[in-house]
Amino acid sequence: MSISRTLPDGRRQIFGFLLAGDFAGLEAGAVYGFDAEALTDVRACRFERPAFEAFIRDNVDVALRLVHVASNERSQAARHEMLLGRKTALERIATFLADLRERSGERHLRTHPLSLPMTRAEIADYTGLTIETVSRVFGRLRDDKVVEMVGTGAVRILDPALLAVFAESST
Amino acid sequence: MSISRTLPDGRRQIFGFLLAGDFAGLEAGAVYGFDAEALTDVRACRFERPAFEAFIRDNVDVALRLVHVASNERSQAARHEMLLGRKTALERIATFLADLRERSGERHLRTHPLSLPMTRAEIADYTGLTIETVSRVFGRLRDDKVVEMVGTGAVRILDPALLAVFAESST
DNA sequence: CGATGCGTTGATCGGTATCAAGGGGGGTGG
DNA sequence: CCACCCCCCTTGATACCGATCAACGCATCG
Repeated sequence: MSISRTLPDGRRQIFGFLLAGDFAGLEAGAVYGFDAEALTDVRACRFERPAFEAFIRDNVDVALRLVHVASNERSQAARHEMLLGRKTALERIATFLADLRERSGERHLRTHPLSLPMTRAEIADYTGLTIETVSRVFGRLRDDKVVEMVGTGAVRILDPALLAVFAESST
Repeated sequence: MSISRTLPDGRRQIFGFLLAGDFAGLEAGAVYGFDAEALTDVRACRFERPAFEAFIRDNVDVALRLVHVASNERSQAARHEMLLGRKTALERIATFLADLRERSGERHLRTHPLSLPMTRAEIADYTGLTIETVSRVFGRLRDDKVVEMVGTGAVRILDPALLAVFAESST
């Protein structure tokens, strides 16, 4: 699933991609809503707001856990803001791949090859680039033997250490 | 106060500016920390974590309130991600000014003129631009009679409607 | 087999960064 | 009280990264 918002003129920003087990919708109580779109077949578990709130009321631990989840989300958002505001195209794609690999690993999903269920357009809207630039950067990472493309829907990360270097300070 | 992080090579991203009454530090429980810097004289109220957590445990309403605060923060962060990922320099500055004006109004702070306690460098690091570009965009807004500079530390917003238009779709 | 959607690659453009010079205000020391 | 300095800001000239425009390949599907 991707979480996004779109400006009236069509410019879209994707805030993140959810993996299996992720929680979404905390923010739905706020003034502004988000769009969520499935990238793959999805099984979702929905909680009714009033019932959910009542449940929280009776289970303080859950409330604390929610605060903790929200904390992590804010920290994750900050990493994304750093990516969007201060990183080069190469660093953005490298960060995107490194993060996705790490998160997939935590969830015990396959990371070799690493599946990319999103399109180039979605990667572009997540990284604040265009599809052409995304494609060119993938090409460069391929030429540099950092990754190996497996079709367009997956990559084999050949040099995770170099990828991590690219993610924070490119040449 | 500004909330920020800096990359090893010195690139800085500011995530937001706190106004009087704002709450900070929820995110401090996460893996990554943030830097906070005072822009003006500040009076702060500090809560010890364990005591604060115990207090929350005994006051479920506070916990729910915290979840709500976290929600709003996420939504605010999303607006900022949209700004950084998809907006032009003019839109970024216009959005920055419009948002600051709105938030200042909510807190019953003076908005005419609107005080800008942060330096150009801090505005640049918030908007993902350089100080030169920030300065040029202010110049353009001034020439277009959208704002009137009051020294470098304040602006009079002459045309809020036009500013709002610039904030979401510039020419 | 043509149409359609997605991805890649090439050529060129343009917005913002970078490099450079100078102005102004406020604090400090003579 | 004044001269100097330092910091912040502005403005101009130029460079460059990523956007835009364009063409094409390839797979999928009707």
